[in-house]
Amino acid sequence: MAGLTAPLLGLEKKSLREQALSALRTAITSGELEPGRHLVETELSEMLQISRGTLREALRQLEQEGLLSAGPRGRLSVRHLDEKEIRDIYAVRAALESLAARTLCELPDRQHVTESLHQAIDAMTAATGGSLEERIESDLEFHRTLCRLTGNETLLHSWESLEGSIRMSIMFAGLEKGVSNMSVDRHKDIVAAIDTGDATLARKTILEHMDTAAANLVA
Amino acid sequence: MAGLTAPLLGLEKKSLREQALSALRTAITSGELEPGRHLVETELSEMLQISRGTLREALRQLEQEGLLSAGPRGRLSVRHLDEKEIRDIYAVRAALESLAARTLCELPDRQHVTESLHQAIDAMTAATGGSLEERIESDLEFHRTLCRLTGNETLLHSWESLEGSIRMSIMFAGLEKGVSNMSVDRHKDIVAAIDTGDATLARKTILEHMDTAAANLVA
DNA sequence: CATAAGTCGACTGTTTACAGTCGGTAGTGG
DNA sequence: CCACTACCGACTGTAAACAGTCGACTTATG
Repeated sequence: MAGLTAPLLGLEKKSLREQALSALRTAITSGELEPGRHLVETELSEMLQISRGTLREALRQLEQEGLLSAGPRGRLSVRHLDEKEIRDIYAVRAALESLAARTLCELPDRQHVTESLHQAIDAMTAATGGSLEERIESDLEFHRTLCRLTGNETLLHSWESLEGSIRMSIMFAGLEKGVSNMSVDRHKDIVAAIDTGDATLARKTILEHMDTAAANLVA
Repeated sequence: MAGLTAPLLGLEKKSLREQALSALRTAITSGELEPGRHLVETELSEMLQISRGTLREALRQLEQEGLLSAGPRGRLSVRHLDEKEIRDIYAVRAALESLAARTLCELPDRQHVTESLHQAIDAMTAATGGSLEERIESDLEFHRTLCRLTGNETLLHSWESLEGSIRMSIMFAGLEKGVSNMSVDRHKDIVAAIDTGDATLARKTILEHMDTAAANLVA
């Protein structure tokens, strides 16, 4: 019965749990599941066509990612962000990405780094004319790449754990405000700063970027 | 009638999942479950006297905390840390805690901060003569307090997500090396730096602390 | 009419049972 | 002695059922 939900794609290696995870993440960060909404396990499991056990594993992960908050009696609801929390999230994000920028400057092989980042910039440029979602996606991909290129798995993992909260922040503030942070030129500045190899400059550039980004969101 | 079975102190009644989580965390960070060890669900569920479903929820969380690594076919094993990973973990930790230090300096009510930190210092001092585990515990509690006092829930959450990896790093390097980082004086320096309100100084002090800590671990 | 006790319903926490898949191993043939 | 095949066992992924608890609603009672 559940075999016909989404099978005919050549790559069916994702577990149902991961599928549910993606589906829920999308539903939450797109606003389909509005903030504050109480989640009922039986309801969701039926909606997603998976068992409660499998669903609960996904919910634990979302809870830890900060997309869900637990109320009394273990009841989960979609997390609600206020302006302070958005600032807090961006403060942590800034700390992580400034570490990334510094690390990249001290890397021996900066050639590959530069190439990958320019590639990410190109993707952002290509998405300029696209939908808001596409632009957000390419922006996040740029910053994720920033963390990935450091080769610090822990850093990447921490950033990805924060990614859901970042998406919620953008969604919460309104996508229009969100995309205002996604100027391609701004990101070129970041790459340029890293290219110089000046860790202090790179860190400063990232921090300013994050600062204005957060300011735009809560404005 | 059954409502008054466990009216203990502030201790909330913990779900089986949380109990299992604590038990597994302890088992891993204590080395009882040696790194690289394959975890068998049926084995663990019987050992912990809980069902596999409940166990799996706990395992997902531990996986996301970085204590477990997933192999092919979803097989979990206790994560193995090499020196680079320890350095990486401490780099992220340093980024988070330096943010904490800076934030604390900019806080309006630093009176309460100072009191709480001195209290944590006292706890460390009291633990000086205790076991290695106790000293590690009080050290981590100090740093956790550092993050908690910022009022930035996201920062605290990120730090706590890293805590398991930190514990593994210490365990991995050997507890003796680990406790060498736990000089009470060093921590007093941190508090003193925060007391001055000089964000730059506080950040610098923390970064140095983390730097030497990481260096000691991989030495 | 207001309040307190009792009942109903819904939800989560937990357990048990089933299906699919992969790796290893024994057994057979060259 | 080696290779190949077919079976066996272990483990994960998944589903369905059971139990306990809390809140809301109803009813009885002063």
